[in-house]
Amino acid sequence: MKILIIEDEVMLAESLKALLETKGFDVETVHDGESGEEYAELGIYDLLILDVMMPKMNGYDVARRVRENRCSTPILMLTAKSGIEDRIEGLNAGADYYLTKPFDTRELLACINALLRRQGTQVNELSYGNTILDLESARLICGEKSVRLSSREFDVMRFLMQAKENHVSKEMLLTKVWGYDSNAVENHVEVYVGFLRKKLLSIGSNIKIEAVRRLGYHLEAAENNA
Amino acid sequence: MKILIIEDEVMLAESLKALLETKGFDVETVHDGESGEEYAELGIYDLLILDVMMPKMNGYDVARRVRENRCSTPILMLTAKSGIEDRIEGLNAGADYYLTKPFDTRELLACINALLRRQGTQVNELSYGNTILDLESARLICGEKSVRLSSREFDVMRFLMQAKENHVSKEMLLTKVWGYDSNAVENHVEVYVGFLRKKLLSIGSNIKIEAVRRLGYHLEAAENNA
DNA sequence: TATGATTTTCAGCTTGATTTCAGGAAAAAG
DNA sequence: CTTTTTCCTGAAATCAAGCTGAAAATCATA
Repeated sequence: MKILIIEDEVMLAESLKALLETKGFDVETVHDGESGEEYAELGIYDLLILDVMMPKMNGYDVARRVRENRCSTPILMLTAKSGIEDRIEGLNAGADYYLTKPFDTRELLACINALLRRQGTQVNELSYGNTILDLESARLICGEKSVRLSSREFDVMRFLMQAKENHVSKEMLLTKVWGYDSNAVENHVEVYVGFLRKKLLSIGSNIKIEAVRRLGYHLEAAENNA
Repeated sequence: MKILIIEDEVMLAESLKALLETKGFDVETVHDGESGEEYAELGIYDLLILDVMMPKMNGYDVARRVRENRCSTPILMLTAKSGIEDRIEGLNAGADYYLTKPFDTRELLACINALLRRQGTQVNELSYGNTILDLESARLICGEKSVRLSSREFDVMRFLMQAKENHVSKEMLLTKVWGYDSNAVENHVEVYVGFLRKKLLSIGSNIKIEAVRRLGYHLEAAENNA
């Protein structure tokens, strides 16, 4: 999920970027209106976050130009101007939402989700290392490649990805995945970890499922060295 | 352009209606949450204007229910509550924009335009891949060829086309198409998917209805290769 | 009511998912 | 170094989800 931040206050831009990256977004920043327009029109972003007061070209003009060039990426306009006239100008210029600074970060995130939801691009995944587990389609994704997981494989992988580098015991997996009263044995877990390792390898993931004797399993992202 | 206003203060609802009608919109009003949901789910509106504080069911719940029922009409939430928590709840419930009363009518109009602009034009058909589902005539159309769908076939196809590549579970289809209390079983869905596949094939559609074990079905547009 | 269309039922089939098992490899204990 | 424990793995067996064709039941409409 790619987001472009167009904001001349570098500090604010960077802290926003950091915030959004913790939520799993892929964020880029630019610091003036002109290059903002240029980047935006690449059409590769799922959302633009646009400040109004900027050198070279203000946010309203950027929005207008972007829309004139038939680029329909959703725009979240961000500004200190809270007057009604400004809000109207922003919306008429082509923005989809208008937030005034200072804003609550949770409100910002809710807006972003609303805009992305409307676009049809939902955020519904876990990630670790260079790999994503799509919770909707039960797929492991790494770059271009992906594999489907069976339902048991998926359940096991989900627990591991939620725990990240914390270890998950086989007993835990047996009760959570196979169920409290199933007669599954530890070898089931071992077999499924084997399946998962094979699939991770097949898509070029850098995730390793490490076994720690007596404690269970945990994930580790391998260094990417040539 | 049809707009539904869900607002319990009758005076406000009517004056809003008058305002919007002067701008050429076709407006209807209802005055409580329950009937609001009912009307909204007819799917004939281009925009919902939704008050939060209402008898029977509040605006958040209406939004949630409407979204749960796969109705994607844009929602403009209108309320006296100006707290950030409220805004967040509104957006997370499925609203697309949140305006606090009192609001400037020009701002309201700007919002409405922004939402409708994003929505694009009227849809009385759904399309996926090289194929169109005409919602009026219940026909699948692909180039010159087309077939009529029976009413059950149509309902199933509509859900699949709305979900596109996202999964639709058999259970979901059973409750939404056959009804909550029907005694239909999963094999019904399987049989109907079979019918649809045959019809898709007969008109040369490139849509595949893929089954994914335990998750349900989803669409996929086949590569067009010679 | 008769006719054709639609929907439901059902049994057997195909294929993918899960379990079982036996033997090998690696770490820990003695 | 040897034994014990734990983990890994490939192959075979079993199980269950989803598919299909045909027939029966139901519905809609002339």
